Amino acid sequence: MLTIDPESTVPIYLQLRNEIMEAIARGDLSTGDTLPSVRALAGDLGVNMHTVNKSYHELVSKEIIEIVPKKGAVIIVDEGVSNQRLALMSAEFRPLLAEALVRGMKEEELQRLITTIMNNIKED
Amino acid sequence: MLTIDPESTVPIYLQLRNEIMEAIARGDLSTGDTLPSVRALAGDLGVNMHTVNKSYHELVSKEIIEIVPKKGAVIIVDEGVSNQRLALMSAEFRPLLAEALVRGMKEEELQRLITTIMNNIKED
DNA sequence: GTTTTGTTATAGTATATATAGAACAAAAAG
DNA sequence: CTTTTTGTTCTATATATACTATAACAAAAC
Repeated sequence: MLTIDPESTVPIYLQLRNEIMEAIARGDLSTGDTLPSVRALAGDLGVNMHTVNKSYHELVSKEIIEIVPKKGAVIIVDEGVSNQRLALMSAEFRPLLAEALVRGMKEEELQRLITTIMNNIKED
Repeated sequence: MLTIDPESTVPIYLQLRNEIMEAIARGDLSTGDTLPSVRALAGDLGVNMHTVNKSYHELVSKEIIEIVPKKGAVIIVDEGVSNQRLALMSAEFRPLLAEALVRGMKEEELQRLITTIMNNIKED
């Protein structure tokens, strides 16, 4: 079930994008599955249609879903990460890892943290 | 040397914050060292004083520097990460790790990526 | 005593986030 | 075939964020 926190400082369209990604990571959604229509999901969540639409297009730009006109938003996760995609991901990881280094975290400590978070994602 | 990219989509105050954190991670700046005054750095970079000020306060909120009135911005990195700080970091890592999982990255693959990025930070 | 410091205040512009409502063409559903 | 649903596009509004500009202040540094 997708939910949002209106009080969060994280924009709604990013909250939604993140939740959908986690649902896929968990296996609750798989390649071929479709997301609800923008109007239906917006109605459920009590937010504007355009906000949901923006979430979906976030996922389109990440090549995680494909919006097939008049059919729906279909999940299209193909395994494997291109070098271009890896560069984008690295740019996002970089400031977080810099902070970890500043705080004196050792690589083992960080690897454990990563493992813990990944397990949390899978278990929620 | 601190620089900014005016074309970047990353806000200037975050670019600066990130660069300063990387300088500390690299060892170019250490506990006790002081950053230039907000006016001096703003002049060097060709940006507004308030933008640099915002960067510094980003680091204050992360407890990485301390602004001693009329003395300067002093680096105060004490090793060790509180549980509260760990929770904040986890919240930032989480969506990135979800995306990695969606793309089918295995934990080994991710650990290698993390190591690579950390080495890049240290070597720049 | 002059300069430099971080801070605070006001003001303006530009962009980002979110909402609202309307209209469109085409596919799906009845 | 007709109705409904679909994503898309457009206009409009409100609020928040990012950045700049300028001014003023009190206190430490010189």
